[in-house]
Amino acid sequence: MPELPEVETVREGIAEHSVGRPVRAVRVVDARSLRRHLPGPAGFEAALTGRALRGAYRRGKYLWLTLSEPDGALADEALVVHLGMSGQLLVRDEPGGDLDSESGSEAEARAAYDEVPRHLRVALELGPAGDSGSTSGAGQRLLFVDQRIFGGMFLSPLVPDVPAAAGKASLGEVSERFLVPQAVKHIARDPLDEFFDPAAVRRKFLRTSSGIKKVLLDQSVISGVGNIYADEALWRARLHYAKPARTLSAAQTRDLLAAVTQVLRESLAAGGTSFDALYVNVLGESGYFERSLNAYGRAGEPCHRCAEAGRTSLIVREPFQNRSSYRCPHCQRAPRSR
DNA sequence: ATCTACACCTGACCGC
DNA sequence: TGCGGTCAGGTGTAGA
Repeated sequence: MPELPEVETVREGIAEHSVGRPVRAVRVVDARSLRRHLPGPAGFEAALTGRALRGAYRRGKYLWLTLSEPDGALADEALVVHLGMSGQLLVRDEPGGDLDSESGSEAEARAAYDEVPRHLRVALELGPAGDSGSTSGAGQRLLFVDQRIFGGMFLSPLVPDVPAAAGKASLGEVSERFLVPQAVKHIARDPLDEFFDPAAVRRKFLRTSSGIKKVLLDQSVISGVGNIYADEALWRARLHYAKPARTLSAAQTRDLLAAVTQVLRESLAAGGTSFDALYVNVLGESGYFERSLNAYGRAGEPCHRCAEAGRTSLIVREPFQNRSSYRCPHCQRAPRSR
């Protein structure tokens, strides 16, 4: 399930392999992946073809690519990608002449390039990076693959979003890093954002009667956290998911936000969490953070912290908002009342 | 305004 | 073998 570390891993892959390349053609295999692009598949193809991928950005679980016009100017709309539950972006480099003999024949490389993933929904045909008019050089395919079609791609106009902490920049001189797609503007800055504002999060905690996990999952309060990392952060902070957010002390809030930040960072360093083939990086490789999980998916297994203390308590799985929550019954006690 | 419920989706798995 | 039910769960929106 792509959450912040998985999306950031994908963003880094796109930045490394695809940024700078012109879009030669777009192939829409399943229009449902463009549900949020109101002009439809034909409008999507027309908007992208001839523009080049310029920069790769992310906020929370949203990823977007800025675009360059043929004359090099920044386009006024960006390509937004959300991976949903099962989305992937895969980079396939066109087999070139510089294949080393170790990696097999050109025919094998060509076959791998031509192989179509089962749930391919949209394919961008990219040219070589650099001079966008060139027709020679190694091309690439950027594939949007999505089994369940909860994710999607669409174009959204860029609007200014300058954080107060950045000082006042006049609208005319807003740099690309202070532009955000209109469709992403309601998403709060995530804990890995340099302008993440813990005090603003605390104020929102105090204004709601909801349980803390529900609030952690609210992308307009703090973004990038999904079910897995919410459970992991709550385990680290020894908090029960139902504890009302407004009852957290300043210290508990600080510790919880530190735990969220830490677990996201650690997972990113491991390349994300992969339970199955549904989450992979742009090269199709799995992350290995799953082995570091303390709560999520560990029902019936011993709590690591309790085991350390010479105590045996087993992680429990409980229904929570039409999904599951995992916690240690000893470390994460239910709140007194409600 | 704030919150809840549901729709959107496919595939793996389970009990009968 | 097949078939219906359940689960996985992020997001946007309709409705309360």
